[in-house]
Amino acid sequence: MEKYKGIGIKLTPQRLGILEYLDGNTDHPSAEEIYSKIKKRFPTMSFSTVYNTLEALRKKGHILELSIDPERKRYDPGTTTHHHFMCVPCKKIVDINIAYDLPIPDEQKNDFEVTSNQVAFYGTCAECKKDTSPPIGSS
Amino acid sequence: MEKYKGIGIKLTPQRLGILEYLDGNTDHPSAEEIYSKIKKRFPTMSFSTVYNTLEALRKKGHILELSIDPERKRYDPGTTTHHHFMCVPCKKIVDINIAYDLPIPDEQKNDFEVTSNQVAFYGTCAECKKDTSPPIGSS
DNA sequence: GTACGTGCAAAGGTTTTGCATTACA
DNA sequence: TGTAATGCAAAACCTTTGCACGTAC
Repeated sequence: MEKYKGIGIKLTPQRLGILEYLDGNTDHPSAEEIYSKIKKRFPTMSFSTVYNTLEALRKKGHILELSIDPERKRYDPGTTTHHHFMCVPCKKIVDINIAYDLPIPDEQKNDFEVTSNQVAFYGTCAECKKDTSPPIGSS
Repeated sequence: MEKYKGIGIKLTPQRLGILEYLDGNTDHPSAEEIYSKIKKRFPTMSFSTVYNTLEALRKKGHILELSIDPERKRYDPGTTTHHHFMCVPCKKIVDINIAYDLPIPDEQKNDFEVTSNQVAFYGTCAECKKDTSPPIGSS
């Protein structure tokens, strides 16, 4: 794939695998999920390569490291402004494509230089609502 | 302290220590920071007690578990609606006290039941801006 | 008195690191 | 060819868990 030539990192087969997997991916995978997936094509690949590549891509601004899931970091190839909803029971994260106006009142700004923002919505998705068992002891 | 009587958890000296430490605290401490602080008054106290207590308080809705710092969970005794700014270099988190209107467009709602949201701003605080060294190799 | 919290140690899961080898540019 | 990435293992780090003992209610 020549399409990744200009992204500013040294390209290896493993990195191409990761890039192709992430390209257009809206699953917000964890490092473990990326590793498992790519390992099928590169059985000798190690975790260090995954983290190394993700860190390189993050530094170049090609992917976002999400702090939405309290359990682990999740990665997002999305480049345009968007936000996220996370289903707490199944940990699925989906994009919310809307640009919010989020002004910080001057008196609270304290000379902070704000470079980015992320809105995280938490709740329950449609499938998990269906699956919900009645509370234990509700008889 | 009798003021914590009605919060719905069994009160022990260690828990009172944690409650008093968190009460009014705007530092958004990590479990480790809470542990270190309280350990000075209760030298035998263990991490399990800290996590146990934090989890009990979270379940009762008395504290928030923040997913803003990618490195570790941070805890917030704040009860009213507010958001956060995190300084990436020094990892300080400060409250942003404003209520944003964050509607999710119907066509993106997919029957999700949203129960909460958190806005995280990232950037650099005034002190860290001062401390910034010129980029390496800029000579 | 009893259910629940405590403290200790050990385990679990995620992420990072050191280093010899390999490969991109 | 030189710099940087890979792979492996081990370590570091944060968080959770099991269990015997102790304590709030």
